[in-house]
Amino acid sequence: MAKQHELREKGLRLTPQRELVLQAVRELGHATPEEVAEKVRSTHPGINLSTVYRNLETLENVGLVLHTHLGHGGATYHAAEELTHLHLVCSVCGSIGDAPIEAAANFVNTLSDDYGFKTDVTHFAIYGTCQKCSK
Amino acid sequence: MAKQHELREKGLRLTPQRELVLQAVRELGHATPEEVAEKVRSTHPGINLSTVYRNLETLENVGLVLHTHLGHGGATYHAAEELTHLHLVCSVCGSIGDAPIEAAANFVNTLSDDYGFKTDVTHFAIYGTCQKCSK
DNA sequence: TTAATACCTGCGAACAAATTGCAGAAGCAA
DNA sequence: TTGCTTCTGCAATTTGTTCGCAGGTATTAA
Repeated sequence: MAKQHELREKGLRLTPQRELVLQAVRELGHATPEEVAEKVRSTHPGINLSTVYRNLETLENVGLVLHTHLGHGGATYHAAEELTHLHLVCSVCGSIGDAPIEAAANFVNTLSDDYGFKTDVTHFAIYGTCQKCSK
Repeated sequence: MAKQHELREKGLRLTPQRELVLQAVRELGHATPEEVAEKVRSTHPGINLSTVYRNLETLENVGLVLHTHLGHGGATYHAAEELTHLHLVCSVCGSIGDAPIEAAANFVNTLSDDYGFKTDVTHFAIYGTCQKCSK
């Protein structure tokens, strides 16, 4: 068979809710469970918040999405294939900016060489003040 | 007068609870509100959790303590004068290691020069795998 | 196509963490 | 000491997340 659905390939059932959650995460870039639910509801009003939480967890288990901690307590979910940037969280306006992973390459190497610490670059948020707010 | 209490200098009232919370944060190095409460209760059983939260907030407002996000949802508080290191949070064992701020100097400069982002080095946790766990 | 069987979903309850309102207690200036 | 204001303790509330269960549905094999 030429095209197995990516969810089926992971041994998951192909439910509308699950597809919608995955699609929402991909479209939103980064989003809290709440935001994902809201997005999904814009086309499928009936979906339950528990279902969103359970699917995010399930999708994370099979590696299709990941979560990071951007502060404020809640986890933020990302599509796995899109985690190619750092998150620059502005402490003033709360905006989330991006920077390529390469910007941290030196830093990661330093930590590895000097402290034996293997940084997971995809799982960390950087706090500070964005360009706009530092004026 | 030679010695104004540091809390009074900030315009705060000098209550036993407030002093205990500040002292606990200093002794613990980094601690969640829950841990601070527990520490304070070891000598002052009656103290209320709300009081701990409110005092942490108050102390943060006047700059005596700071909080960082080390993941897991909860904030972690530090005495302001001790924030001279980065936090290396191990995703395997959960341990919190230290590294001097200088290790990030290049990284911070890169973000500032290339993206106009002023990183608050004291407010960010770095995820990865510590030396012990990466063996 | 149908039937069997996991797996999923929706719902409500349960839970934990953090916050708030209020009344009384305590710190502080005069 | 008096009086004002802030702080504390308590209880209730809010918010974010998880869980149990009963019914529904995707999937496989007949």
